[in-house]
Amino acid sequence: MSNIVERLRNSNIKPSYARIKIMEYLMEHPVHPTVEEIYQNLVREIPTLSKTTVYNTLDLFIRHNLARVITIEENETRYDADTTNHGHFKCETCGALYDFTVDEDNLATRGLGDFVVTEKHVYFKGICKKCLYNQ
Amino acid sequence: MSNIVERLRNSNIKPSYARIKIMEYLMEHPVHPTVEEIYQNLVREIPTLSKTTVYNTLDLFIRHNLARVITIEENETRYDADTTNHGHFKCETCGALYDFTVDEDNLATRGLGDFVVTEKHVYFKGICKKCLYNQ
DNA sequence: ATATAATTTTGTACTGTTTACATTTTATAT
DNA sequence: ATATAAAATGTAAACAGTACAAAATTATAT
Repeated sequence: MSNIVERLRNSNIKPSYARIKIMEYLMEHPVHPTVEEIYQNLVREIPTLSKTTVYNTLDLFIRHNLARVITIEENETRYDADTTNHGHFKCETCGALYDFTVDEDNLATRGLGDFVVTEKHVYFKGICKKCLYNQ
Repeated sequence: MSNIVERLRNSNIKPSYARIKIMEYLMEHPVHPTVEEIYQNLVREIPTLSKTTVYNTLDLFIRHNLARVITIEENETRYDADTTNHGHFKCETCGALYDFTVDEDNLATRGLGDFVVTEKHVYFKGICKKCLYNQ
């Protein structure tokens, strides 16, 4: 809890209750939740919470690099409080999302000569272990 | 034109006029157009075209691996007829999308032991050459 | 402590993309 | 020519996300 307050303060974000709770939820549920998931779970604890606040707060986090958007899903945007380099795997059978380690720094590319790269994203799709064996 | 008919036939897709034209548009405009762009441009030539047909046809292409979805944009889905491995770069200043060559096969990963990977996607964000120099 | 200002949160209405589905049109085969 | 299957169309609806103004909360100054 207090480390979350620290995290927010370090980014010059006033640690309001909603902001703390949303960041806490993101960090404790690293399954890349959607706005809907975050809202439905937190509204139990914060009955006055509005979905707009969740959107606003997540946008705030992203502008301050405390969270990232994951665009692996076509319809719904997902959020991730882990801003270090890592890849995402989506199982097309069960829909689950997994993190994996990827060496993005040594990724060989051609055709980006003078471009400034600020974000690198890697995502795979396929079938996860569970779906391969458990049925 | 006839090579497009071939492409469709090879995937057991009946080459109707709309399908040929949509595939042709995708191949001649490798800027990863949206449904809206494809529709607005083709409806001039095919006045009876409906947006639903564009959606249906693109879904059909994707199911037959003749096109890919690019999920680099948050709001609108983009489509790409080039299904070979390559990365996408989005300029956050001008919004343009660029292709680049990426060695996806030799991408070092950890944590995907027994997973079957069917698709690998790499996309970067940053500032393109034009935006860096031309202003 | 109180008033004032600034910030945060909320709710409603709206926008725009995508889907569902029934109808119409077009192609294919008998 | 007629029946059957496939493709295309149009409308309505679903749904995520945004705009914005009002309300509530928090901070600041007197």
